[in-house]
Amino acid sequence: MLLDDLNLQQREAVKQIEGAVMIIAGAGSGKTRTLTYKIAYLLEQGISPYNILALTFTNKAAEEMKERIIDLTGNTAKSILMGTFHSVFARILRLEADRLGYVRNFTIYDTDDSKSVIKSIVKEKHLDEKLYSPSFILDRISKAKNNLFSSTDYLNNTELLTEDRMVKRPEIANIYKEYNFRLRRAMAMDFDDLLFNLNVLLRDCPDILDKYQQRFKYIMVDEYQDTNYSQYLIIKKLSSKHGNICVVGDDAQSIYSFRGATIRNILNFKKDYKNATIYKLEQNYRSTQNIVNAANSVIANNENQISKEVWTENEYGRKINYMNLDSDREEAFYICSAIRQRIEEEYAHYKHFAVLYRTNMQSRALEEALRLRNIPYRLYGGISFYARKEIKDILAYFRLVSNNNDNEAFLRIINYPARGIGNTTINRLKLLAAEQNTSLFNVSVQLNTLPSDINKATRDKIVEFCRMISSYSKLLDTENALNLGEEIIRFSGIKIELHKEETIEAEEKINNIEELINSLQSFVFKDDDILIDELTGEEIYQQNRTLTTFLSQVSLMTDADMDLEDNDKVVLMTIHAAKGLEFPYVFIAGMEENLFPSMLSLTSRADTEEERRLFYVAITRAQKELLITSARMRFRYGELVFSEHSRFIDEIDPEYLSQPLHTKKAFPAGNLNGNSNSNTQNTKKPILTLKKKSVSSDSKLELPKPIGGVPAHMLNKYEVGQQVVHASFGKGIILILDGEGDSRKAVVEFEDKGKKTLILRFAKLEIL
DNA sequence: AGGTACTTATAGAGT
DNA sequence: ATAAGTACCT
Repeated sequence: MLLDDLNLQQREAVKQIEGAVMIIAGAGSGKTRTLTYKIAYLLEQGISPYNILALTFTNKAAEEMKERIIDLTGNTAKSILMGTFHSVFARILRLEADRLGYVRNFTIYDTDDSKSVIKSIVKEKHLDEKLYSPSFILDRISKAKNNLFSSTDYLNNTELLTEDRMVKRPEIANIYKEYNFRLRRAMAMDFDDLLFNLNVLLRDCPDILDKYQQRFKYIMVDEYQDTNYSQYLIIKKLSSKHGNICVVGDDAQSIYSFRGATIRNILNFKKDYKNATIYKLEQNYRSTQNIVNAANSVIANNENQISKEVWTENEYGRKINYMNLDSDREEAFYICSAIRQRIEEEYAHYKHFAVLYRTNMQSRALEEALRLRNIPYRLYGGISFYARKEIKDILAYFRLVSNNNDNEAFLRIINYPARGIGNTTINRLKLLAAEQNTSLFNVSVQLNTLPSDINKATRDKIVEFCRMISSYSKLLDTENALNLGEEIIRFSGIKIELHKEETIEAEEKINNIEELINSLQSFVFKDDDILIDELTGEEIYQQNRTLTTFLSQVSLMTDADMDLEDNDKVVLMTIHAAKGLEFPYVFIAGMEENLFPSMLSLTSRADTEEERRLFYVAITRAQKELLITSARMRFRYGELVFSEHSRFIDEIDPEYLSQPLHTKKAFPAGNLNGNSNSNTQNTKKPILTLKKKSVSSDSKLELPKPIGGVPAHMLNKYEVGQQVVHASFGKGIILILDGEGDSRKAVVEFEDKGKKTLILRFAKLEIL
């Protein structure tokens, strides 16, 4: 019996399937479990999977939840429409695109595309490029869209206009208008448009609203605390017919207000939905009592919250270990030692550890230390796979084939690899496109019939390029994503171009492209079963495995959707990325004022509260043990910055800390409890000098030799083709050698682990 | 048109 | 520290 697996509160929340329900779920209280069982329960009650819509925060969460539901109730669950707001709504928008004057193949612009559009608008309007920085403008436009202000609304809104004038950027409204115009001309939507345009669709097309209201009799929303107004309104409209809506969230874990999420959605739920029932899940199954209590003591400092008491029956557990170290390097080494010690003494595995931090840039020092200590790790965030240049290049080819009007894709690849179409030509094309009010591709195909200053030879090259792209476009609906994709990659010549470089980096890029081909393959061939389109209910086989669908999926993919793999590796990620995850051992690094809480958050009470919630999220990721570190000085943008420890440390009730605060002296790195000796190198050593310019060869000599490091002159003994042995990767053959001195690298093909790029100084390769 | 050398902006979380 | 943009040379 399904309900037997749940506690009392969870069961009550699951059983109430009619009406509006809000589940306030404390950290670790089995939120996902409750949601999963609720959907399974709906199916068990005979409700059709077609009538269920479930919106989650990541695609991966949706996938996992679906799998679990299939386990519980069988294959019918496959037809439940489940995914992130953006991916589900993108699918609906594609189906109904014509009603909005879009084509089905519209492109989804990522942040880079958006910024580049803004940049060219600012340039053409001859505005001050420093004042009108793309990120500032985009942020402003994004906030407007998330609150459903169209560019016309914006232009008529005195409040917004005044705000812009106050910050000396009165032209934002006009940029917004032009930006939207250009996106539409390119048949593109940005992330916010996916939500905005669905609102427009539901507002202007009563038949469509009715259709989806009929269809979605039961709506579930996960992570409700992180929804914005635009999302809120969609849910509200869709649910207003049947009124069966269930939202799950935790106001204490709301951490996305910077991208428009508003905690009001949770706080006002009762007002918005009459007769709403609210359930609270307060028993934590994840963490020790000490961790739960410490987290409670921190979040108590926030004024705005729904009262709840998270408690646990788990063991009391260890106190939180807080360590203030001299530098970011020492912090990283301390973390490494602590990991090593726990692995040796407590039989922990690498994958049981997560190192969390506030900003992506902090990963660098940590990575370096982990590599030096031969601790395997996996980095999340930063440059994700799909954001890599070579991948974006290939995807731009796909995009242009899929949507000829995609100007950003056109600009990216028209002369990459170089085919003799330079800046002058591109500017002339832009001019023509503006005159004809159409896309760059459209003027390019008919270039020979238009008057232009472009010479014949160049014209021919452009026309030929477009002819090829067009010929691929014709195959979009008939060829699957893999066949077409591989063909386009061959046509692009990017792999040949990279091959010519003959560097390790280029080889790596080629590998990444192969990886992309793999993902095309698994996209096309995944799941041998009959596939059911959750949206239309159609049974489909290979039909929808097109390149366009692949692109849509890829552009909405995030790091959180990548598999954590079964690999035994320490995980490095930002706290934002750690939302919803849990680890036996958690480190929170960089607990310093102006870093966490971030300097930018200290101006308003609301922002500081959000930072505190972020800290709360970080603490509550830990199951067994929590370790917090800070550094007195660290490098930020190439300069040395000194900091005090974070105010949030002082907010933890000292009762839950293993040692009194204000430890002025740094402890040796291996010293976990402040009282034992250690054999690790971490005696006083010179920190890099203050002046950034002075990090010359002299001061480099001052640095301690890395453990396992080999003097540079010893690195010349390696040769391509040699058999070598690596401590953790085993046997392999050297394929490529590159670089000089300390940065000399080798690409080695290992028997079991495949190709790896190794820094020879650290890798300790033995020649066989 | 394409490549290299120098300058400058940018470092807050991410769909 | 680094990526991206610009100026200048071939």
